Amino acid sequence: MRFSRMHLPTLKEVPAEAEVISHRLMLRAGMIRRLAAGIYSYLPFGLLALRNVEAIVRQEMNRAGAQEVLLPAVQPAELWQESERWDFYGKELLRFKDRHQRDFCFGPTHEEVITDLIRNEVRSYRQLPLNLYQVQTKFRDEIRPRFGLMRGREFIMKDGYSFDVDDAAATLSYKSMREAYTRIFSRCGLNFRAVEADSGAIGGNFSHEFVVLADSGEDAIASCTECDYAANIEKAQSKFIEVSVLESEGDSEPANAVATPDCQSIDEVAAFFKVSPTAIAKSMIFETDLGFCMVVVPGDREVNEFKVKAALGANWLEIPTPGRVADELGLPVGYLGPLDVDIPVLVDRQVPYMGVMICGANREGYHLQGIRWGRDFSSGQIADLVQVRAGEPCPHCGAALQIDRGIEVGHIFKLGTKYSEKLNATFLDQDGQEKHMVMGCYGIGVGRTVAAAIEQNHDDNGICFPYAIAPFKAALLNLDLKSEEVTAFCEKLYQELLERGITVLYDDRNERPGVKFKDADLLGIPVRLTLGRKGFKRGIIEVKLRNSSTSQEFALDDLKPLYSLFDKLQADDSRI
RNA sequence: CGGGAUGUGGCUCAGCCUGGUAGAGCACUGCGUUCGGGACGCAGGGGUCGGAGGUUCAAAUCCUCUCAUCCCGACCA
Repeated sequence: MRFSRMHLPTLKEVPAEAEVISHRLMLRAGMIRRLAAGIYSYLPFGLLALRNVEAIVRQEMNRAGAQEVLLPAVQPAELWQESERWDFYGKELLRFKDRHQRDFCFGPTHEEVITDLIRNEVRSYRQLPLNLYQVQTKFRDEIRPRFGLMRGREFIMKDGYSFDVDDAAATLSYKSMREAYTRIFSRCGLNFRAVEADSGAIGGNFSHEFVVLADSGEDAIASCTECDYAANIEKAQSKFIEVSVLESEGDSEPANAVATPDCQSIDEVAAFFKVSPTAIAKSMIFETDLGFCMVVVPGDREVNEFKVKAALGANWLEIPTPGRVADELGLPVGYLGPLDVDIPVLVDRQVPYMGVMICGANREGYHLQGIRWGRDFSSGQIADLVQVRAGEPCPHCGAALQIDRGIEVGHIFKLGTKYSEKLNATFLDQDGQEKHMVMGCYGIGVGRTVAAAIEQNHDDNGICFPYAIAPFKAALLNLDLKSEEVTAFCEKLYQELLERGITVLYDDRNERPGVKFKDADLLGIPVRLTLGRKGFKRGIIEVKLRNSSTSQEFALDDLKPLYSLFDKLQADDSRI
């Protein structure tokens, strides 16, 4: 492509709307433009990167035996009502009516549609397994879209669905997708982790997220520094180490209420009693579909709401406002404690080992001192309810856990029979028995993968595209357009590179050299070829890799070494 | 939905407090010079100051409402 003819509007200044690096660079590099909050157009340069990721995704999905389909983006409400997600999915589902006042939605995901398709086609175990995928535009009406392509409302997703005869077979499908995803993200040049994750609204019973490590990521993951354990912070556990409790301490002192005016937070209470937060039992009220409950954890720990939800078996969970807690339960937030409450109490597994502790008195302005587990309170379910911290022991091997931030680019789920039961997708097995298909679903945020790649591969001057997804593999900078011999050579080289299948952005613009260098860096094209009058006279062309600080010179009369450089880059890239 | 902020040529912003002829830089058009890290000179074109209403002799500026966007939180493949 000739730069002079390409619609590639690079920006010197960062548009005010962009905060995170990938968003800024994608705007500056002329890859995307915003239409509305969370809704973006892809410009030619951005689309080339997107297509490159898609190509890798297709290759690896096909290699894993999946077949591409294209399902409708607009879906009838009936299907969603049948799966009972029409109500459950909430406001994120973009709903609308057609001219006949029939309800439709713009698909945020396609479990319903694919299951409907398959239940009408597949009757026999002989037709299974099946794995179908598509690359398509999704719409989720996110509460807060942000960070450009990172969390858009309209976005391009690869979603795939597998159908198997039983759980063992479904596990094989899942494993094969896990391998395919590992290959995909490796080929995209990303530093990522596959981590255990919560299944969320999709449902099902087992899932892994593929998280690209980046400080700007919205997700936190815990991973072991020794073994291969890694989990989303929502799901992450640590090995529990029992500590001995000093039995004598505090036994003689019965619990007593102390006036603690204006001490509502753990820090304030700790300061008041001149103790560590670890000596305070932190009590919080949660409201779920099963009713209210109280959760008690050590004062220095954060409650992990996903663990609370799992421990209760609840579908949803939220923290009620202090006003609501007062109205419904008559309890004063800030002075809560587990003694004498008439709602279920969940106790973190560490609480019984806290020894003598302080907790709220359930009375405005008072805390209780000298509280002991087993003596003053003991009711309640005991579970692991807190968020893991860096340095805690790995649940598998006991080595230290580390916490990293990252961007979720892919998520795979074992769905089991959740959707096949709801939508009655069955087949006859070998014995003539009717059975529900066992499903899995597998998503990749394609645009988000591009953004994550930029987030992970950039410097002060701009993007440093991994070779595999670079919109152009080479940038050819003609610094002396007016020199006929330089231009003639550039034209020849440009054509030769194209003939060799190397995509080139030929900068033939009537611009000063500085502009061309700046743009080449900003655009992050892996190989930069620079030819000017001086170099031409010396018979050399300058070759610089975007991710290297040094350049090398190649003889103009023998370009074989240059072509082998591209061969090598290409080979490294497809080595996975 | 709660909290914070911002809307002024294509982009980045000043002007607003203290009402009185809409500005700068970049970008764009033409001419000339320049030409290996975002050049310079001269001459140009381009703005319902997000929208509506109000106050006023007079509103980008003050008031009310509204829309949009961004950030934090809650939420979420």
